[in-house]
Amino acid sequence: MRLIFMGTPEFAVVTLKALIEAGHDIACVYAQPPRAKGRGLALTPTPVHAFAQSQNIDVRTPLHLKSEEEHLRFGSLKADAAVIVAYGLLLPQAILDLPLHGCFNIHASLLPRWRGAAPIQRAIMAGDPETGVTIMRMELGLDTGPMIKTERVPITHSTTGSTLHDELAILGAELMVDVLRNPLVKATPQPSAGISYAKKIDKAETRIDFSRSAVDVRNHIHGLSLYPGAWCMMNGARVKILEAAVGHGPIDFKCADDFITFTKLQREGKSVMDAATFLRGFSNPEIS
RNA sequence: CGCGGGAUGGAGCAGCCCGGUAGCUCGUCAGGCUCAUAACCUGAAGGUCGUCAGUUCAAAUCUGGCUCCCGCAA
Repeated sequence: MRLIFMGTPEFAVVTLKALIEAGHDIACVYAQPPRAKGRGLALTPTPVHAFAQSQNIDVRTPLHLKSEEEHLRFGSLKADAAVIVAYGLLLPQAILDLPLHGCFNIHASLLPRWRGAAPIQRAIMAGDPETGVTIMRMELGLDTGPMIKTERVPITHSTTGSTLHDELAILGAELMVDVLRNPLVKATPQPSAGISYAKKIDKAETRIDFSRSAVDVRNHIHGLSLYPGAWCMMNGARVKILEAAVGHGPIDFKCADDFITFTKLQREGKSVMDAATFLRGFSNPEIS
């Protein structure tokens, strides 16, 4: 099929790759415009943008899609369908109506739970026993469209934001490729019960709160790992905690009920280390 | 030119301010001890201190350039 792909981060690149490998014709890729970011505030193209360029696919990076001019440009692509994955821009109805078979979206949760920006992290942070990925037809509302296909995955005590992100990215890509084999497929409206929203991760909530239970603290740490990372202070230095387990260990600290043990950590300016390595150059840490 | 930290045997660090013998914890190798261990003891190997230049009798240490890594902020 002739597709328009819209996405921005690494998560979306996985699907774009899969669509290309499945033999689809990518008429055009939309991604968020490059932003000044990182050290030195260099203007950096987004992952989808960079990848599409490397594949010699046309890339468009409009600031928004509200203008009639953008609608015309979008419509002139005469796409069979559009695939939207973590694009980050609202699509007006005028855009949604243009592709022949409509607009398909991947969302990294079991809808209607965790609609919104950070479904992967929120599912772990909330201690959900499982989450998943949903393919849906897009509607105007925020992740409200009727569902076509769902796949569940368990969340274990070792699941982190990164591992789950990678797992769901692959799974979502597979499901999308599968769904597009029959673009006329029926979709089921989302249930009205069980709706929740995964609001964006705020840096202010990344500091570890040891007054919570050890399990909560671990979920908080794992949900935010690798990025942006939960942190605490140790001997006056800010240290990111990227993996942890409930119980005693070489570097542990008392939470409300039990101890939490840090197993993977990163000091400011340093790289990620396991606990034993970390202790070699940082003894007797006083945690707060 | 957004702010800041860093590069020292295989790993993690100290030494740098106040130039002058390359240090610590661990790993590796060899040997010993032990019923046994992420145990202990003895010994050994392994470094052009990121790189280029400057200052100096002498630079890991002081000065300037460059490369790479990371934290913050956005």
